Amino acid sequence: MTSTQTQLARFRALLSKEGLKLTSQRKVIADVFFTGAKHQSLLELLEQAKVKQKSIGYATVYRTMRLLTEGGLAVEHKFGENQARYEPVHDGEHHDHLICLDCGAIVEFEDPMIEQRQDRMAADRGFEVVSHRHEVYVRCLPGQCRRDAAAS
Amino acid sequence: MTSTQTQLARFRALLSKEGLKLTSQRKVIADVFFTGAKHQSLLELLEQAKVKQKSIGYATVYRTMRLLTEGGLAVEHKFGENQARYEPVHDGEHHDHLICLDCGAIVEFEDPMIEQRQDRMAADRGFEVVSHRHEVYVRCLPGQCRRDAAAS
DNA sequence: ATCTCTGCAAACCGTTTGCAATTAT
DNA sequence: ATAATTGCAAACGGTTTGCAGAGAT
Repeated sequence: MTSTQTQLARFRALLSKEGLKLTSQRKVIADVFFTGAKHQSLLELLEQAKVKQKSIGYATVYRTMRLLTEGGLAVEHKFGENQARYEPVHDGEHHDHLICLDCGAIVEFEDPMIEQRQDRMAADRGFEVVSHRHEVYVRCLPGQCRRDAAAS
Repeated sequence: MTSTQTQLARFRALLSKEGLKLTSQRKVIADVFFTGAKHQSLLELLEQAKVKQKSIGYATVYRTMRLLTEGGLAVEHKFGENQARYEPVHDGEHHDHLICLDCGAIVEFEDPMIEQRQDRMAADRGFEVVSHRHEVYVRCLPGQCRRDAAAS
């Protein structure tokens, strides 16, 4: 909750810095986004937003998520689908994902060693890293399925 | 050329195994795909195929690339675009990519250490790795741009 | 002869945008 | 008051498919 309040405050700051307005729709969408499940699609976010304010339209969710993404409060993923999913960002924090093809679980991971080797790889070839995308598609090991635990 | 002939032969085998036919269009498309630049889009492949046989349609390229992909002779990538790009596969060989945001170069890399850490990461969490996607977006270091070297 | 393949044009699906009415500042 | 915002519906862009005629075996 506290973290969510911080995110809300950041959104507010972002908006006023750009001369934009904090509408009831944006409040609802941000709330749904920051307090709800991670990695939701626009349609899922819309559905939940509509529970709180049923007049909200898809385009508003779309535009609000774009604001959040451009403002660095959300990241957009496309996990092998043709559909975007959004995840709250805390600081400049970055992590990658294991995506289970059996149960749909999405588990975060971070490995400094991997990032370090990436940097080296790039430098050796005359590049510097701007960003990366690392998705590992997995299957549950026998007897270890965490079905229904799609939370990160 | 030799490698290309091998690929052609594999395609042939793939087709006859499924009771499918080797048409002139499929021959042209496979040729363009295996001998041309890597990481081409359907439109680019179509354009080149049309040079050799101008009646070829987009849908045929699309369907042929699907055959090749499903048969394991091609892999499909989406490097941050909304458009698929295709790359010839040699054996079960796998590699990942550095994509330059400045000059468009796509450079392959492979790092057993990274793969190993991925496997460990997954195993520790009760999963086994099925596949992965690792794309590193980079920028040319000052004075080291290989513009026009988008190969490989 | 039979069953696959092709090219066209239309359907699809998620995303993106133009616009007239509405709302926050 | 004024400029931003909303919801709708239509446009987009790449992908996917139905179908009648052409082609490979």
